[in-house]
Amino acid sequence: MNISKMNQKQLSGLASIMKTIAHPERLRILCFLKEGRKNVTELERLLDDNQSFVSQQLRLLRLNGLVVSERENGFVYYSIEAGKKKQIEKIMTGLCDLCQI
Amino acid sequence: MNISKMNQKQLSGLASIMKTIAHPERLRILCFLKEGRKNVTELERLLDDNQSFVSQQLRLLRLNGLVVSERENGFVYYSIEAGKKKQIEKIMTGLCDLCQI
DNA sequence: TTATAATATGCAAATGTTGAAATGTAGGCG
DNA sequence: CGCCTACATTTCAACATTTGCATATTATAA
Repeated sequence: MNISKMNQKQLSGLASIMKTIAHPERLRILCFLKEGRKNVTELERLLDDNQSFVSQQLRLLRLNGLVVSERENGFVYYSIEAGKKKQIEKIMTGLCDLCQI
Repeated sequence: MNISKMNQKQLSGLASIMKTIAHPERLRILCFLKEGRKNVTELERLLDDNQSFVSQQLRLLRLNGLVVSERENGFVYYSIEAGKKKQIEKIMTGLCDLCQI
């Protein structure tokens, strides 16, 4: 699919996904989730952010279809949506490459 | 460079670049510029947006270091910043891949 | 049932983004 | 110089995002 052939709605969808990724803490979250699933408490510790904040960012990531969650013995584990892992990693490494210039 | 090792400032920089890309019309502009440099009037026509609007978006892209401009016989031509072309294309194709799921 | 740990949500103030309209500027030409 | 074309900037009101704090929910255990 070529961006120049997309309609307004498709473009907005793309931009919306991109916006979701374009946030310092959400970038970090995705980066940690790349390594494997994590529950909220683990992320809270890894990121050194408060619980509510982490939960809210996870919610946005989930609403935009970037991550999924599953409950398991008391914890809710988040992971990058399986079918989107490669693409998200591609975007993130592209982004990193952009930076070290 | 790994995102999880970045400091706050570097992360904000990354997010800022990303946010600049995360906009429907700016995505389209980048998409057209991928094919080669274009002047404002050409973009105005390609995008079917008004001059002021196109100029504003180009300004943001320029301020964030994604494109450069050069004046040539009356026109100002914009192109994707040479050293960042590959990375930006990588991000954009990653984004496109994400979409058609 | 109550208590507790883990997670989610509602709210609100601060801050940022968007885009249209008006206006400003820069350079070429006569 | 004045005029024109091409482009840039400012302004501002509507709208969206951000994030802390308080509170709610959801299991599970005692």
